[in-house]
Amino acid sequence: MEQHEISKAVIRRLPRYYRYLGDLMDAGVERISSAELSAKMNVTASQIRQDLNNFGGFGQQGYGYNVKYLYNEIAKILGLDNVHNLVIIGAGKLGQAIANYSSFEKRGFIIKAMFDNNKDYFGRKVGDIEIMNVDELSDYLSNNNIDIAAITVPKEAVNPIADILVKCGIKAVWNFAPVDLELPKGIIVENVHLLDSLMQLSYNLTEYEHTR
Amino acid sequence: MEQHEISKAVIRRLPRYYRYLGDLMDAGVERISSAELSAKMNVTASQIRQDLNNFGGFGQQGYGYNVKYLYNEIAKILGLDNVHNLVIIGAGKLGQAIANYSSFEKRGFIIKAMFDNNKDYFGRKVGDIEIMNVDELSDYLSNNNIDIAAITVPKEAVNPIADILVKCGIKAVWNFAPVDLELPKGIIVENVHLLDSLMQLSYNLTEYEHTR
DNA sequence: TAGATTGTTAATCGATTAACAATC
DNA sequence: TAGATTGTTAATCGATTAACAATC
Repeated sequence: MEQHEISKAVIRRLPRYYRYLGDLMDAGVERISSAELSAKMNVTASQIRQDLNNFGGFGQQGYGYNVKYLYNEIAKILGLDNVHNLVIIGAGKLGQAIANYSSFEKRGFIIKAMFDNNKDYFGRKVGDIEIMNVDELSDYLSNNNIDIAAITVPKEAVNPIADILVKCGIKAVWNFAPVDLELPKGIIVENVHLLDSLMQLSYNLTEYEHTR
Repeated sequence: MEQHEISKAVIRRLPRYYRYLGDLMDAGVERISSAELSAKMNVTASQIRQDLNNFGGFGQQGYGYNVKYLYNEIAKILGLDNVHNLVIIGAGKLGQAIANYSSFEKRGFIIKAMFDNNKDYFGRKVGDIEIMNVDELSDYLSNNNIDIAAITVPKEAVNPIADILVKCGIKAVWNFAPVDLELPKGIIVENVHLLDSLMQLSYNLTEYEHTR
C-alpha cells in the first residue's frame, strides 16, 4: 500500500496534540470530541480529524476519541515508544540547559554524554552526565549506540563536528548553531534558531506599533 | 493605502534571508540575484522575489539586489533598527544560556535583568546581568522601559508570572515553557517549544526507519 | 542597444475548511 | 432507535511556482 507523504505542517502539530492530550489525561479526562479539543487548541475540528486520519482512524463515531488511547497512538507516531540516546556537543550554558531538562528523559530521550574542547570542563559532570574531551567523540560514537547529536557549539565549530558525526554514522542532528546544516541525504537535521525566533517576535512587535 | 496582511510563512523566512545576506556581506559579496540566492538557500527565486516584494522593491532589473542595502532593509522590516530591552524570568541554566548569548545583544536585544524565586541566586550575576528577586519584578517593570520578557521557568510557574507581566503592560513574551501562553490581544507571544522540536526530529527518524 | 533580472500577474499546487454519509 | 460524532470527500482558500512584460 502506497503511503502518501505527510506534510510538515501536520508533523509540526502532532507534538502540540500530544501535549494537550497529556494535560487532559492528567486532568482525568477520559474522552474528548474533535469539537471540544478544537475549542481548547484554537484549531478547527476538521483539521484535527484530517490530521489524525493521516495515520489511522483513532476515534469512534458518536463517541469521540479516547484520550489515553489517542495519546499513546500519537506517541507511537512520533517514535516516543523507542528510547533515543543522545550526546550533546558543546558543554556551555545551552548544552547544560539541555542536559538538565528532565522532560526530555521523561519522553525517552536519554542524554549519555557531553563533549567540549575546553579542558577545564573535562571530567566535570552536569547532573549525571560526564563532560568528555571532544577528541574522544569519534571513539565514543563508534562504541555506543547513539542516535542523535545535539550541537550547541559556536557557529565556527559546527562544520568539523558535523564531519565527525557523519563519518561515525549519526542518524540525526539537533542543531542549535545559527547555520542551516547540510548533511548527506538520510541524516535528519532539526534546526533550532533562537535568534530567528526572537526576530519574528521583533517583527510582530514592530508591526503592531505600525498598524494600530 | 490598505496594506494586506503578511503571512506567517513569509515572516518565518525573513530571519533566514537576513542570516544569508549577513554571511554574503561578511564574504564581501556586493550584489546577488534572486537566482543565485535561490541556489544557496534551497528556495525558489520566485519565492524570494515574492517575499521581498511584500515589503517593497529592493532590487533592480538587470542587476539583482545590493547585498548590504537589502540586509539593512530586512533589518528594518524585522525591527532590528530599534533597541529592545529584555528581562529574563527564570535564572536556571536555560535563562543563563540566553543571558550569555552575545548574538542577541549584537542585534539590539539588550538583556537588562534576570529574576528568580530562589534566594540563593539573588545578587549573583550572569555576565553583567544581575539576578533579582522575582518579588521585585513588578516594580522593576514599572520603572524601566522593558519590551520583552523571556520566560524560562517551569510550567507550573508560568501563569502567575504571566499575570504580573500583563498587569505591568509588557509588550511581548518569549516563552520557553511547554505551554501555549494565552495573553490578552495586542501582547505578542512567541513560543519556543524545545521538546516539540525534538519530537519532530524523532518523528522523522522513525519515519525514515519505516520507509527505507 | 542587447542582456539580464526584477516586479508582478496568472497558473498551479497543496493545505485548510465545510459538508455529509457512515456508523457507533 | 435517535443522537452524536467520526472518517472522508468535495469546495475553498491561500501559498508557491511559472511566466513574462517592464526596465535597468
